[in-house]
Amino acid sequence: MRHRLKDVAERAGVSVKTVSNVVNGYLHVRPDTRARVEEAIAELNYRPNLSARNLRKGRTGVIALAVPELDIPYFAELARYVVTAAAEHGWTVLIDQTEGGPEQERKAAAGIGDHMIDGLIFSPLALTADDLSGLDGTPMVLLGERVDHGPADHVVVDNVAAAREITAHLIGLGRRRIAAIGSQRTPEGASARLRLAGYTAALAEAGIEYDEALVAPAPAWHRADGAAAMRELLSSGVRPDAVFCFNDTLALGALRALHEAGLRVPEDVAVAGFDDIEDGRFSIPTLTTVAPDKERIARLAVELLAGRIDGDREAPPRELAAPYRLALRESTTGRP
Amino acid sequence: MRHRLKDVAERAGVSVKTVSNVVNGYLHVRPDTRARVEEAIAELNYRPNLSARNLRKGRTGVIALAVPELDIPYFAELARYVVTAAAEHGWTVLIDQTEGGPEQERKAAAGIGDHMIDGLIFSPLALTADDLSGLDGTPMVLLGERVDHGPADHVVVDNVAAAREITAHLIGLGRRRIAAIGSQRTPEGASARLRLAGYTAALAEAGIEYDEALVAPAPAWHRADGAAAMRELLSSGVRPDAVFCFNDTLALGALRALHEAGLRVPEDVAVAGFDDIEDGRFSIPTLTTVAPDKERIARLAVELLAGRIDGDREAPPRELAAPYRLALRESTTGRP
DNA sequence: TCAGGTTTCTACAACGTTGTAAGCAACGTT
DNA sequence: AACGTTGCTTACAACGTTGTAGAAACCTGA
Repeated sequence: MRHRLKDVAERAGVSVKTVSNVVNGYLHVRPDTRARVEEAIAELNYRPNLSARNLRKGRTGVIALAVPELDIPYFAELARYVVTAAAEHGWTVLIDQTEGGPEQERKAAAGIGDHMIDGLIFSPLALTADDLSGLDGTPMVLLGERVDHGPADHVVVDNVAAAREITAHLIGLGRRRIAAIGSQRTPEGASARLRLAGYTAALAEAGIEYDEALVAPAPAWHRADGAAAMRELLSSGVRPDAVFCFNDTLALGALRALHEAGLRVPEDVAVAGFDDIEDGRFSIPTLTTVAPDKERIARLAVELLAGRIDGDREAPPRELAAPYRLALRESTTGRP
Repeated sequence: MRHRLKDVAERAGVSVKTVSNVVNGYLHVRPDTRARVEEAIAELNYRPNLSARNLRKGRTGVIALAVPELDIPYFAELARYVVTAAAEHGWTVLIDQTEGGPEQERKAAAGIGDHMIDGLIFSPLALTADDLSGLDGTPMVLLGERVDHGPADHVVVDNVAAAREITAHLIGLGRRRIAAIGSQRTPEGASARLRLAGYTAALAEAGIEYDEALVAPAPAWHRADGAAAMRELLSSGVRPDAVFCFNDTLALGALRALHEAGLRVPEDVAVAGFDDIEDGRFSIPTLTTVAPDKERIARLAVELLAGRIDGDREAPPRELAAPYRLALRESTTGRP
């Protein structure tokens, strides 16, 4: 019960192409012909076959967004903004979960179903520049960390500066034994490295000695990892008076562990995160964090991609920076 | 720089169809021919054009998942399970945000890009059975609420029974002034109606009189709405000793409002939610909730859809129930 | 040796759409 | 009356793939 242009054409007594013209809003169609065609379309409940249209046009109207995990609130929030921004360009977004694994990411970068998408917005964890070269095909925009000298467009947030600022905020509160949670030595840990660099820079500026015992690794950046790392820190006896967690879910886990240990936040230990996810605005206490402008990130990414898709594919890669700000809340200031 | 079967065929000195046969793993290809073709494929970095394949086969290998909002953790977690289950069937999942609006939902139900997807898993808020009739095209599976006598397959969770059980749990703790947060009068409020029905049923069973002043509406089911509703309840002077929130984000908002009001959970007010999102396992206090088996829901939905796509499209609609359990945590029991 | 199969490969025709080029009116201009 | 212009419509040929049908080569066993 699926109809084609041909069926509509026969019913309306015109050529297939005329129906196509009506469907595509072509100007020079006589009003009465148009009416007849539209009637036939309605009667048959005709809808164009997108596969055929795509084949003919070489465009699918679909872009992909590849993120490590959808149930990490940061990526879910980002996804929402990307969907909105893409809709304004008439694109549908195919969301792809890479699970952060190098193999999965490579597959995503290679193009999902390849000809299935017009472009790709990609938030990589494990990939390096090498993995990305040799992708002749689909236009791509990278989010987040800079893959050095990568061949693709980028939307970056200055992780080092942001981490430095929020650490400086903790120092400004008079804290001196500031722990960090979330360090990673794996190649996936690009964000971790940058945020750690910001943290150490802030310490150095304030003349506070870097103490490795205060830096806790976290294999992933989930709540459970944050809680575990915090418990580890507490039981190791290093007695921090503040913690900078490399993302908000880690921080929420840390809050939980501190609560269980009977410590007060921020009186005993101040806690800061990174990402500004919605949970942090309602947690107890509310969470001080770095708030990257997610909407801006999404919008810039979509625009860069649009530029590639419609424009010059050989132009040198562009890099746009998205702003961030500090959101100071109860977990450091004690005030909402 | 994009190659077609024809290019590979020329390079390997065989026909186009032979290359196609190699690509599709057709059996009867001589090993040396196969090798030659594979070499050519590798040299040219050939990848099939999916639009063309889809056109020819009438299948796209893509199913859509339409949910109200991706940044509601419940849906994000569900999406993840759906993606996993679909991958086992070789499908890619296109995630569509309907924003819960009737118009958007109708559009989603009508099929995203129509021929673009083989099937649709749909978690409707606003749609009724009427909106769904007249969809001859794409196979569809509905999640959650029963759209009465709807024409499509369903995966349901017994909302009434679950709500009754968790309310009974609160009653079992000795609470008598049990508030409910999340009621809705709009047509979108199907879940709300069912959960409210479970709540009142439990009260009736225990011989507790239903008090309308204890039932707080919530326009949406976000944290902010839960917090607002809780503040409203507290300031209205009804003095509840327990609250059943119709989902977890509402409950997290309520926890926040109770905290701000200086009330202890669960000593002064016990709090229960619905959905078992990850946040609730780390919140302070951790959240008692109804835990629907999301993985099961996703798996059943994908299987129902597979049945429609590969099998009999005219078979009568099926309805499968997914189990749930109560997750009792600090917010009612005081113990983790 | 040959009939009858099996294996291996190919030509052709779709799938449903749109760009191109061209045809045919009807019109205004010279 | 001849001409170009404009508006409307159409036939045809792609887009890149795969199913069908069949040809050619190769086996097998009598």
